[in-house]
Amino acid sequence: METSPVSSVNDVLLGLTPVQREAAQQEGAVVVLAGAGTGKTSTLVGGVVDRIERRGIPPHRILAVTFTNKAAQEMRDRIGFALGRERSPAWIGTFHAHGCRQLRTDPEIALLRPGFDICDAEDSRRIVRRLMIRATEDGALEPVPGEELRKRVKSVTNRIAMFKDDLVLPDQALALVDTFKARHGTGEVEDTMAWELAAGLYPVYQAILRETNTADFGDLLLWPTITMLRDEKYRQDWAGRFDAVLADEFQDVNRLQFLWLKLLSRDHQEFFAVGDDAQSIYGWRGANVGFIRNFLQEFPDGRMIALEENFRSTGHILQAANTVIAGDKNRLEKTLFTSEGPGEKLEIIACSGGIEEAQAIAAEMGRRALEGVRYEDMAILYRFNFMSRILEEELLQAKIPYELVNDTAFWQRAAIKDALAFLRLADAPEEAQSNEAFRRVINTPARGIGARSLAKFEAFAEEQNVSLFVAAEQIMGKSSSKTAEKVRAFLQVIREEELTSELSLAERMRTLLERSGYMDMHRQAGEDGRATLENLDELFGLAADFTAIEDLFEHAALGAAPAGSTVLGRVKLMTIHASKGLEFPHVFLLGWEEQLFPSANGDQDEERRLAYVALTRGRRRIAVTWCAFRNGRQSQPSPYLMELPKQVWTKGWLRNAGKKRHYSQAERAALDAALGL
DNA sequence: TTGGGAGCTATTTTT
DNA sequence: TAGCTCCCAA
Repeated sequence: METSPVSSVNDVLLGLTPVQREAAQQEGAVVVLAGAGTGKTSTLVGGVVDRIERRGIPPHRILAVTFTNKAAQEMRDRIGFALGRERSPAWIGTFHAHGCRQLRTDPEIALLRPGFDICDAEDSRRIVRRLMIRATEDGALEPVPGEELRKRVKSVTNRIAMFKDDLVLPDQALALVDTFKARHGTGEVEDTMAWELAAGLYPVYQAILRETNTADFGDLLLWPTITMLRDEKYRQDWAGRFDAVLADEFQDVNRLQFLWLKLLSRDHQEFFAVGDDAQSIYGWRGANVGFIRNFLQEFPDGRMIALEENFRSTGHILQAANTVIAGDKNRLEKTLFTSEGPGEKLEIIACSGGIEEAQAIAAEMGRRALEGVRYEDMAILYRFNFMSRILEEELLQAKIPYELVNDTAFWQRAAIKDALAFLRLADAPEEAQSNEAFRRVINTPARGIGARSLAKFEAFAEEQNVSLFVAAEQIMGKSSSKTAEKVRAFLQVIREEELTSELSLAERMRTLLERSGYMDMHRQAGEDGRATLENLDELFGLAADFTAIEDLFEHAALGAAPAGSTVLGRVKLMTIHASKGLEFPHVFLLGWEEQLFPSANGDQDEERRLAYVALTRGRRRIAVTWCAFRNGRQSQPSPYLMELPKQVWTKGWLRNAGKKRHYSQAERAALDAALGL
């Protein structure tokens, strides 16, 4: 969308319904409770446009915050379309991007130096993992088998992130363990131990980040917020830059994000938030739906405006969604309605087993395609990622083109992180900042360095206070073994590359990967390797946009995946979580069974909201399937299905299901009863 | 001490 | 499918 005619503020605001417009023009603190499909983004964009055009706030004095890059980009595009690029706010971005900007301005508030790196969740886990292994070797922790260790690492890393999201500093965590146990804990022994372990490791973890000049995701907002709380001059410096603050997906903010927003809008109280508490599905990641629900307590002079007119779905779909969400007793009252007709009824299909379920869906998709429905207008949503596997098999079999949405994000792919690690290492081999990169690539491709050799490097590095790279040079320089020879060649490549740093970042990476044998490793790896090489080419292309290495790394940690993968002509497969914010004319929901959905482990209100999100993705037709048997065990339909009013659903298509399997008599009987639902 | 092959098991994941 | 761990040969 280059230079389309710029519309006037009136066009934008007149495109809104009266309620949406009222919300957009509301002054002071306001939260817009925007139900699914009620025009949330239009209202938010309207709010920005109104502030700039009608109220005369300069665009650069508006702060707009989202959770995802995608949402930020959409907002930027739509405001740009309405007002023209040059009159669009400069400060549109994710929480993390804004926090990062603040931290880059004053890195010392987090005890960091300029040019710090940002580590993602995986990097954080690697650090915690190392700490826990070291603690085990020191006898401070009892040894556990690998699988168990993996779980514990994950749980400790999550808990450290939860401390940060609650403004708990490293030296305060131990004293607050009991509070956290009471608030978030399950009461189980393992859980209690995990809190204590996390509180104990948090300061050590943070020390490593500081030593390696690295910030994790939590740090990006923690230190700016803490500093704003402690230092009024600092707060005013930042808050004084904005006359209005706007936040998207407000139901998903955690305490840290909320406080950050509040501190920035304290002076003028011009705070505009949109969100839907009924779509809060990230509680397990620290999101606190309480901030939207108790908005008026936090902003006593504020206003809450509900958008309830849905422009997406048919009447039957909305009725089903309204019924399910009514079971969440804590929600803010709100009922979606539409001026459209009731449309088709939901189809509920009982299947005998998981394979039959996938076959039935694939067959139905094929049938609809023959009726003229485009593949890209159909989507299958499931509760857990592993449920996609069986679907893929059957879709392949039925020759239905499909696309897995959100299968590992681009910047998280191993090869991409490897390539960046080579660059990080070559850029600063003598700095501790490159240690994590060294660990990552020293033995990729395999050159005979295992845990034992690495431990030697680590010990030497610590003793001599040098980087791992320098330690390796020292130790391997003396040996004449075959391994040492290989390693020396590798170290040589890194050093040589350093001398040619006038090359572009992309060329440096390409050279490093080529000379270190990394490219050849993938060239010899067949089909998978080919895909990896394509990814790397894409990376080289993307890197061309950057000249400063830290800008590239920042983009890799915080940036959006390269777009363009949205292929038309394919049905979409994704988790319900990944589907939030999207819509499809034809939606297939599978696995609606007790234990599976709602998940036995999840928060029951949150599972219910997840069901609400799933149902409100559908525009015209929704089919829900469940299995009488899954993995050889008998199962019952999800309670959500049992709650649906009779008039909104019908027993749907069930052809070619179960034809190839044999059942015992007991199974047969259970199945017959189930299929009668 | 490593590397490769076999075998196992899966929450959801905006940054 | 993938991302581990475990185990044994070199």
